[in-house]
Amino acid sequence: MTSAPPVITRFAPSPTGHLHIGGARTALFCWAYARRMGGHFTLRIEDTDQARSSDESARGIMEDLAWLGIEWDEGPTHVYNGRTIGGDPRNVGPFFQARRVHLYNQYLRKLVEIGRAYPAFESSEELEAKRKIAVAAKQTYRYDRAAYHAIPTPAERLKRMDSGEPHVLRFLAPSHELIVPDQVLGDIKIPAGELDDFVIRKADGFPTYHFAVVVDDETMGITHVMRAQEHLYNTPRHVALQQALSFRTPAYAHMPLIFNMDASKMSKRDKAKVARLTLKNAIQKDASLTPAALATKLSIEEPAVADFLAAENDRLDIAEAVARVFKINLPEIEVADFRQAGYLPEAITNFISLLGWSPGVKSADGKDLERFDIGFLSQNFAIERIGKTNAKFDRVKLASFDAQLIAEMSDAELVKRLKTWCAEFRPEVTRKLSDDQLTMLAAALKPRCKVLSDIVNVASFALVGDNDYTFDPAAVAKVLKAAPKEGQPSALTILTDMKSGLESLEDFSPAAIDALIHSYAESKALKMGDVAQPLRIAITGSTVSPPLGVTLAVLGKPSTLARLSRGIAQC
RNA sequence: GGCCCCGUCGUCUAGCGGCUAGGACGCGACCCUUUCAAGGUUGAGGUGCGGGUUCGAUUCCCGCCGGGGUCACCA
Repeated sequence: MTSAPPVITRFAPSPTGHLHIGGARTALFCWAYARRMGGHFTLRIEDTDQARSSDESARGIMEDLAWLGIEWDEGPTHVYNGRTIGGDPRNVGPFFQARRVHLYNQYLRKLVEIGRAYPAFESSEELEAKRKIAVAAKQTYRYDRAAYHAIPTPAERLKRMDSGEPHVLRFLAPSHELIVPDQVLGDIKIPAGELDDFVIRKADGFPTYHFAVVVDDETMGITHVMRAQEHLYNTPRHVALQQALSFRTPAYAHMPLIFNMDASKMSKRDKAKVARLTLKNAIQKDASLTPAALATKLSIEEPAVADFLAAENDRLDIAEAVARVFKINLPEIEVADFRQAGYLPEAITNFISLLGWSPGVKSADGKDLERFDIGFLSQNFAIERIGKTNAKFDRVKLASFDAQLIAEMSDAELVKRLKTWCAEFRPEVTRKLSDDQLTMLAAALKPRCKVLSDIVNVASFALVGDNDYTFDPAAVAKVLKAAPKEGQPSALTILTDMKSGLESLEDFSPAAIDALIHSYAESKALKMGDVAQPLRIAITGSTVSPPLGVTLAVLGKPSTLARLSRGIAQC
């Protein structure tokens, strides 16, 4: 019986920080392809860098994946919303590479035995010096294979390895041309001699990425490797290792890269750049902002602040402090950033699906389909439709996807999302606004919010005390204090009339309030704006707010009347 | 610099020898409107350049130009 072997894909992040948005796309495509083909999606944690890896990062990455809805069939277990994701149904774990070192060592030893790997004893400083000389001479540095020739036989190499002397293991690179079969780019030929004898086991005894990946992809039965194009040049190394170890070569698909709109790499350091620029602009405007003064303002040690300004460091905590103090938004780079900024996971997965991939089908209205959910992706994802050209990450378009999702959402669902988001990032909002208030706001919020965090702006009038909101002086001068038009009542009259009208209004609902304002405007032969704007400014201090009925109803009668008094005093 | 990859509106993209080169975001105009939004209608905007192949090139080939990736005891 010949059934096609099951497709097994994997996402293999290194746990050295949060999940990058580009990594999220890689994971999404690997997941979608496995789903589409009825296969397995594996999560493997590549923690062979002892110095930089952390369990906390691994947990964070799993949390971000789960939040996006990208669930792995096998891999480390993670509890999300009370459900456990992961496990080891095929018995191919463990999924942390640090726990697989014994396995790598078996294969490493085999490679030495067959003469394809050898110990090398140069220090990294020695090699670095040689590399510098080569670079200065505009030459490509390649390891000279000295250690290979120094110890001529496998038996002697094994003996030296076991002697306890510090060393690395290098792979004896093949001298023939290598072909990387890639399902996106086609066959890529690497000329003979391009590969040098790269390190496959570090002095600390851990395998390098190249070696661990090859062994794991083989032993975990990975059939399709999808990753970003930055890995393209790694692939010939992996193919060479597979050949030396008599392993299969899985199918490869290298995806185009994602950049910022200005074509720079999307990097965590972008946050520091933005913060630094903000700081510099502030200093230009206000000479009293010395590093010392800034240090106090930011609660950061002065030397670090000075270094930060001089681009000597890119400390994230400083960037975040700047964002807080100067009330700016840092660019979102990692999934956690987008989550904090109030994006919906559905908008993110939809948007990143379109970076380097497109479904290539029309929707019912005859237009190119581009709004779809993760379920659609899992039924339609095809490697053949992965593009070749790099993409720029347009946050404006992402925001529009998010806004549309919010607009289409039911009030109840929006309130639920809002509460979840606020609980995590703006707990004071849920403390100040009741469920009833939030529900009322939800409908008014929908066309006004691009992301959940916009609630803070749209609902800001309700988040301050009745005596704490400030009046926009321009609005007060233009509307409240202005002389009334010929034959029209003054703002003072309108507000006083409205106050008594609202005071006796039994049903303080948005509809009833709107009806009252309408009938008042009609009775005085005023345009709606003539009544609405004075009222809006009196109640919120600003010319901008949700529709008045909602605005007043959310505040409630007592607050509305109290605010009206404050407004009247401004006339 | 060596090796490798890529090149359709500002951006994401559709296109797989013949199309008025389509859609989305953004932008402009108009309509609607109690503010801000949202919504509706509508407009501008693209095949990097030069050679071939072909009756015919966005599409195939070559060169140029431009962009990117990679050259670690990081992944």
